[in-house]
Amino acid sequence: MTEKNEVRTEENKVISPVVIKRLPRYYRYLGELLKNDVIRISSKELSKKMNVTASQIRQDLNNFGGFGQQGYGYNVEYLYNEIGKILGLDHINNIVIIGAGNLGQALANNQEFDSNGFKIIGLFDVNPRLIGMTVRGVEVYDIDVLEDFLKENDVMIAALTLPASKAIKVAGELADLGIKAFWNFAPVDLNLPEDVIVENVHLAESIMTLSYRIHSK
Amino acid sequence: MTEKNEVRTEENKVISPVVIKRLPRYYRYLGELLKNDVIRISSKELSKKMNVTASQIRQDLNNFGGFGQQGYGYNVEYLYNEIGKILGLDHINNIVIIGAGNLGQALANNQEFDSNGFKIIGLFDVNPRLIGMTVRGVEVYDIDVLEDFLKENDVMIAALTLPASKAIKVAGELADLGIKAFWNFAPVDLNLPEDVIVENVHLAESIMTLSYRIHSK
DNA sequence: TAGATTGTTAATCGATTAACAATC
DNA sequence: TAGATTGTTAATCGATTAACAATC
Repeated sequence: MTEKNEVRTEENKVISPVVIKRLPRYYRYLGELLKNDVIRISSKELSKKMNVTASQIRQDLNNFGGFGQQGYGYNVEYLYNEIGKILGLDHINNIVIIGAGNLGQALANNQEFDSNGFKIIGLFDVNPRLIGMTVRGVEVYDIDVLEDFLKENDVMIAALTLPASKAIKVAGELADLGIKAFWNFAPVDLNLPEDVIVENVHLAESIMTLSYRIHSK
Repeated sequence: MTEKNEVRTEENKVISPVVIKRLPRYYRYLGELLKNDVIRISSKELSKKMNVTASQIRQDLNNFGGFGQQGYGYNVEYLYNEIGKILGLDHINNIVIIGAGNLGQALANNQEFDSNGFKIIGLFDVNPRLIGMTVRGVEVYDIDVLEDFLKENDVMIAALTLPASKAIKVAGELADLGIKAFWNFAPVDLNLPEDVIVENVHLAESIMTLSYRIHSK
C-alpha cells in the first residue's frame, strides 16, 4: 500500500521531504569545496560552514547510504557526485517554459540550471510580439504548437510562468498531454492527478514571510 | 535572554517558522473567498479547500489570538485583514531591486507585490544599457547613486537579483548602509550581522527537489 | 434551546540532537 | 597503534493531530 506522492530509496525507504529540501544545499556547498580543490571534509567541518549540526548531515546522508569513512570523513568529489545522482542531475532534464514574459526569460537566461543538467528547450507564449524571438538561443514558440512540440521532444518538466488564471487551465491540458512534473510560479495551487508532481515557487508568499519578520521585531 | 532572529508576538511568545510560512497561504485563500463574497468559513471547510487539517488551522491562528467564534467559524474579511496585519501588509514596504536583468524586471512587473503593499521604488544596475530605462514606471538607476537614494528614501527591503559573486559584496555594503532585510535570489548564503533578516529564493535548489521526485519514482 | 465550532489541552507522531561503539 | 570520525541507536525536542469542554 503506497501513499500518494511518497518518495522512496532503492531499498523502498520513505525519505522525509525536509531531508530532500536540504540535499541541494549540501550539493552547492560541496560544489564550492570542489571548485576550491578541497579533497575531503568531515561532517563537523561542513556543519560549521553550513550552520547546521554534524549529526544532521550524517543522518541526512545515511538515508541514502554510507558515503563516508570512519576517521577520514567524506571525499568531496565522490559525495558531490553521489548527491548529484540522488537529485537526478546525472540526467538531462528537458524543460519547457510556458509564459515568455520577464520571468520566463529570466529562467531561460539562468546559467545555473544549464550547468546542472536542466535544459530549456522551448518557451511558449500567446503574445505575437514575443513569438519568434530567441532567449539565449532558445526560441519562443506560439503556444498553439506546444502539443506537437511535446510529441517530438522528451519534456520532463513544464515551468509555468504565466498568470494564475491561465496557469490552472494550461497545467490541466499539459497533464492530459502526459507532463508529469510542474514547476509552478503562478500564485495558485494546481490540483492535478496524484501521480503528477508540482513544485511551487510562490514569490509573494516568500516576501510576506520576510515582511512578517521585519514587522514583528 | 533572547535568541538571535527570534520572532515573537506582542505577548512575547515565540512563533515557529513553519507557522509563519503557512500564513501567506491562508491569506491567499481567504483573499479568494473574499473575492467570491464568502462571508464566513469554518476551520473544517477551509481545511478541505487547502488540504490541511482543521486542527492545524486553529492551532496556527491561535498563536496570534482568537479570531473565530464558537458555533460560527471565522468571518472571512476580518480574518483576512488580521492575517494581513500580522504579516505587516498594512504597511507600505518600499523595496529596491539590485540587478535590473530579467529577474529584477520580472519582480518589478509583478502586480501581486503592489497589491499587497510591496512598492518597488527603484532598480539599480551597473549596465549602462539598462540605466535610464523604466519598468512599469520604475526607473533603473546607476548603482553608484544607490547610497544617496537610500538616504532620501525609506527603503525596507533590498531584493538581490544579481550574480552570486556580486551579491555578497553588495549585501555587505547595503547592510552597512542600514538595510535590515534582504530578499536574496543569488545562489549563495549571505553572512550578515545577526539583526539583519534574509529570505532566500534559491531557484536551482527548488528545481533540484523537483528533479529528485521525478527520478526517485 | 440544540447544534456547531472554536480555543485549548493532551496524545501522537516525526525530526533533531546527543552519544558512542565500530572502524578506518 | 592512537586519533579521528563515521554510521547508528537512543534521548530529546518540536510539530501535528485528536479530543473535548466552553460557548456562541
